[in-house]
Amino acid sequence: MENRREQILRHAKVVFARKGYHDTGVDDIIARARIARGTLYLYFNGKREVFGALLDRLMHELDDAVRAVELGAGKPAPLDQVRANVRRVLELLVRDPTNVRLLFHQAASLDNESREVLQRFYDRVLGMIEMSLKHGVTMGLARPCDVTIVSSCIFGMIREVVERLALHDAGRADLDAVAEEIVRFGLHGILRTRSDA
Amino acid sequence: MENRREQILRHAKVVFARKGYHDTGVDDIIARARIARGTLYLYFNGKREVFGALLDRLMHELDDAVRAVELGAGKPAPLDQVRANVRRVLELLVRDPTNVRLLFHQAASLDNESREVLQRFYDRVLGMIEMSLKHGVTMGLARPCDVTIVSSCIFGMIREVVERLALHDAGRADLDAVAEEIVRFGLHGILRTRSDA
Amino acid sequence: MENRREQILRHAKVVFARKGYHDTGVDDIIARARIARGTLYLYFNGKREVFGALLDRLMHELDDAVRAVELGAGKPAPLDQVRANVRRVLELLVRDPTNVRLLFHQAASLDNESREVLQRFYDRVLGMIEMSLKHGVTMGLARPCDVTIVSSCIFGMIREVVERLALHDAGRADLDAVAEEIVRFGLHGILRTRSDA
Amino acid sequence: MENRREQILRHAKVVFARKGYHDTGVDDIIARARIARGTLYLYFNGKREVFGALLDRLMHELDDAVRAVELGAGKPAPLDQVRANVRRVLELLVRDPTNVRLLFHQAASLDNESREVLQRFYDRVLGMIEMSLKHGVTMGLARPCDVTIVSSCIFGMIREVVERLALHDAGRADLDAVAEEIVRFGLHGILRTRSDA
DNA sequence: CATGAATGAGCGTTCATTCAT
DNA sequence: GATGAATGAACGCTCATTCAT
Repeated sequence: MENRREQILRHAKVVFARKGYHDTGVDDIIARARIARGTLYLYFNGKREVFGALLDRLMHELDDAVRAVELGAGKPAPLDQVRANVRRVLELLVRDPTNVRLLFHQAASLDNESREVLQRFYDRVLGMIEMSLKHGVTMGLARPCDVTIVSSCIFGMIREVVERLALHDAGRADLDAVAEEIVRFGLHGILRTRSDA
Repeated sequence: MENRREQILRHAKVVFARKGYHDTGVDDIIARARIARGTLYLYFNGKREVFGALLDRLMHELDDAVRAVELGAGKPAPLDQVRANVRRVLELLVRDPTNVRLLFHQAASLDNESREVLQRFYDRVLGMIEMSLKHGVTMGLARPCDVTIVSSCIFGMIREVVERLALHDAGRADLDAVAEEIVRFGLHGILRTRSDA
Repeated sequence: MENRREQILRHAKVVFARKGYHDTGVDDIIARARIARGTLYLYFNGKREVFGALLDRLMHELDDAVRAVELGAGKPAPLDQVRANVRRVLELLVRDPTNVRLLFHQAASLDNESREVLQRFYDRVLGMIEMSLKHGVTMGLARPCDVTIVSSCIFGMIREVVERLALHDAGRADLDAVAEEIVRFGLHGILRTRSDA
Repeated sequence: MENRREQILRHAKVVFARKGYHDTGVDDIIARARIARGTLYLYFNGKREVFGALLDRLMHELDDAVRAVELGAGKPAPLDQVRANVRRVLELLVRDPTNVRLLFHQAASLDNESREVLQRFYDRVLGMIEMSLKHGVTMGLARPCDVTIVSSCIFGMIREVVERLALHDAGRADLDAVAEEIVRFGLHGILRTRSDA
């Protein structure tokens, strides 16, 4: 038999993604999970905690997917590391669009405290991007720029692609190609250069 | 005396931005607008419609700010038109962070139907970007690429910068510099080229 | 039209007295008062506050009924003042047995904070009895005794008579005679003396 | 090993006395008794029955403590019997204030049916007092009076003293002195007589 | 137009009790 | 006997909406 807590989370994720945090009643969760009202409260302190647990799990999975770019002799080329990061994030989020719904759409409904947890997570990811970018500039690979703004750009462009893919092409897109396209845009922008000729 | 409807919207915007859609009660709105409970329902069908009207207004303002890039003899250079677009969006959103809160944070709390309205708006903006991009490619200004994905990238990077600026540097940033940085990233990416040297 | 708040209190008093604090649901109160669920919360912060208001009112009525015995030229004889006090308390409580139910039976169900309010009230009444008794001893009217214990005795004997009358002879007893009997017992006890012969 | 049923009762008594009937959960009882949830239901039909059993036991103990005054050649003086009765009741209740809490405070929280059991017990005690008093009057020891009312007075004064002692002087008072004071008040009241001089 | 007292469907949560192991 | 995970009826309370004045 499956772990009860996991069972609840699995079903709750679906209804939260479908109806949103506020429009999802405890009723919806327990009906889908086929458990009694009180059972939910054996494993969670309430509806909010169920949602929080889902978000927590997702943030940990993202944590595993995003890895700081490491420079060094035995390491893969930085660009490949970047592409792999993007690829893993796409995989995690686009392959399961409920993740996107939780992360980008429903999470806004949380109380301030929970929102801060999510904010700190975003900040950490941004921090990683910013650091990598700084390294790139220092090493002469990247052009000098306002790293804060450009980091936001990078974060935002991935986020947006993930969001749209998840909602429109769920599971059908060629993620390698998408990752490549994203990375290329991040590296070269849209301007035609001599090398495109 | 000011239009009643406008008065309500003005106050509602503040409380919605401050407390979020769900945590804002009709109480909060009428208390701030100093009107009676029932009065609100003379001008709106309910709380949701008040929020919807705010979002509507904001979308119209964004519509005015974003203009399709026009190519032609008497027109400004395409790049300048792009920069001006970015500049106007930044102006509208970053100068009044409540707009950002409504658009990006609270809007997520809406029911599915209302969210679709917003989604359609985003789609239209994306469509404009996509069209401009296609033109650019056709004209040989932009490199060939998956315009759908790259449009998302462009949209997302602007969106993210707006969001972070609004929440962190509200009103203090040099918007011209920011717009320039965004456009440069969108055009050239981060990679160092011969021209940066 | 009657004051809404009073209407609620009037009906709530009946159901609280009949079913007790815990066995009375908000349902019972609003059904009897023929008001909507939410209406109750317009006038009270909740079920407990309704009960608290009832108890408060009752304590004020008792406050008015119990008056410190005053000694002095123009005053009635102390004994008559005592008898009048007993008489007024009997009147208030025995004539409306719901008062007794609230005060002696249901009040025990309250949370600690509310119970303390009631306790302080009892303490104050006891204090008045004790003070009067001390005066009596000082003046040579009453015999020397442990005033704390004897005050408790006096308080308890009145309380018990009230309780039993209210529950068994509600409204039918001759309160003057009862008051007289109580006072006589308090003054002389049960022992036969020469004067009884 | 101790009888399971007794073990449960022993622990339940403590928590009932401490937190009151309604604020005590089955959780509190089983946690303190270190038994499983279901075990409690092997020995009792439910929470109420646990409380009922405690009250039952206490009533039996009080039954043993209160003995009808017997008149006759070989018997102790009636007054000594009375004093002994009071003394035993004080001993039982004041020495273990949890008893007082159960009997006078938490018992009020019971549903009407359970309360009647307690009421019948009080009625029986009152009946014993009333009978003794009647004898006393018949024999010319006690003055003629309304025996019903005076019995209530006697019962009430003992009850009140017990209650206050239990809550304020738990275990510290000189019970012989207290019993003596109560009896003296019951016999002579508070009025100064020639014999006090 | 404006009011605000009244409404009641709906919510999240609790906890005494049950029963398969 | 003993366990404790599971149950679900029942609770107090909220708040967007209505309507008589």
